[in-house]
Amino acid sequence: MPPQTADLQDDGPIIRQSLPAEVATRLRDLITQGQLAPGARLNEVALCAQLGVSRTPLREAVRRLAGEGLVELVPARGGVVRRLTLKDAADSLTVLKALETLAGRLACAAATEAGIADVAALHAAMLDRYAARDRLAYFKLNQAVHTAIVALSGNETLAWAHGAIQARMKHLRFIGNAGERKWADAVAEHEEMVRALAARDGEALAEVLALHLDRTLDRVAPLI
Amino acid sequence: MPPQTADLQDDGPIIRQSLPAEVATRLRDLITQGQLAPGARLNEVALCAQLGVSRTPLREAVRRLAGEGLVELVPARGGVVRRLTLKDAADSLTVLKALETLAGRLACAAATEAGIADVAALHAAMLDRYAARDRLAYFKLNQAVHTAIVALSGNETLAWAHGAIQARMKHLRFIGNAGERKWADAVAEHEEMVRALAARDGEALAEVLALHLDRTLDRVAPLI
DNA sequence: CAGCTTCATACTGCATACAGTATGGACTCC
DNA sequence: GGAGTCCATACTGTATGCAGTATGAAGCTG
Repeated sequence: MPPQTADLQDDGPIIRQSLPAEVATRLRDLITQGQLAPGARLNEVALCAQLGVSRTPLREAVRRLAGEGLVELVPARGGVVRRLTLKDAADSLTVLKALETLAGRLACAAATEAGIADVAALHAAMLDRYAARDRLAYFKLNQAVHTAIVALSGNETLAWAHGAIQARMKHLRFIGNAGERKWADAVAEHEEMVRALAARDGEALAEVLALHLDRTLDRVAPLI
Repeated sequence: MPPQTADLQDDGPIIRQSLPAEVATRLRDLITQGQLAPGARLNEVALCAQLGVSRTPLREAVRRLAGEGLVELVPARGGVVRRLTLKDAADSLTVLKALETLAGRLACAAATEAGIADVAALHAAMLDRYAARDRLAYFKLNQAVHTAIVALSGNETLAWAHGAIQARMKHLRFIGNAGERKWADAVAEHEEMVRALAARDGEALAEVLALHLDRTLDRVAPLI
């Protein structure tokens, strides 16, 4: 009989997080990986059958994505996967640049050594998956590095805004890993990022983050 | 979430926007104006009766506010109005500073003369309400000036992020207008902002915006 | 009297039925 | 033959019923 005070670790056994949140995560994955293409309508009953839930939690998940800007709600037509224009991508990357450079400066000042080590570990894992040309794993670790750096800033509002905008770009970045040369460039930029962070050189980190995001626009622009 | 422009005109012609959106707006007002105090639970049936809608659209509105960070969703307890800590306010203002300074620089470069004139008109109206010590109207026009400057940047993602974070601070700012001296300072800073914008001096605008937001933290900090 | 257990209540979360509306096709008229 | 109109269909938006759970009070025990 296990003691019923599971407060600390939450090894996530029995406690299921809210169903709509789970559905929203699965929908996000479907969008970033392209099973739900930009412009596609989200047919509620079809998705209900596919995901094995009822309409109410599914609708709530769709509204959540709408709040994040991933889907658009058309009256009497429901949700459609938002189609990013080139301007949308440029706008989002402009904002991401402002947010990440701020986060980089804050992180260099506020991060713990353990936190920096965690980022370095994520980066190392990413390099490993790059060497193996494991695109999906590389992609996820890449995103994780950016998210971790922002988290190190200790600013929750910053993390929130960054996460929401990053989610909008995920699909583009997911399909944008093609091109050996561009890929190598991106990896090199990440290398610089981690080095600057380890040295706690906020200005250098901000600079390379800005460069990285500017180049990201070049990398994804041909895809639109 | 569409950036909230429906404060001045928009007398709601024939086309009624979606019911949940309308309910969400009314809930936002209840929160910013304090009828729903921080920490208060959102009783669904009670609010349904008060607003004259059924549970489904009300629930959707509550989830929308949760997505914006105004309320927190506790499992099996529903929505509670989020209580801002001092750190939350400082974090949000830090991000707002990054966003608004960016917007200021972009606006000076991209705005049309008509757009700048619109901001000046809003500012003039605000001065008028300040002279009359009409706090509610002053407050709304103050927010409108900030929103309008951000809109002039032409960056929709920027406007989205700014609007969401600004909404979180609305209640604090609403109750934070007390103090004749602080109020006069804020008005003077706005004066500088509009002057810099009219001169299309992006650096000066960014600088005064940063100062304004730093001082906003000082102004609202005693309220937490 | 204090603390624990038990039970009634009320509220949230989910499922489903119903109504309103946009869409696509077929038929008719020019 | 082409265009306009009418209608059937399917899907969204809303309302409501039902089940699970947290909460608070009352009763019981040490």
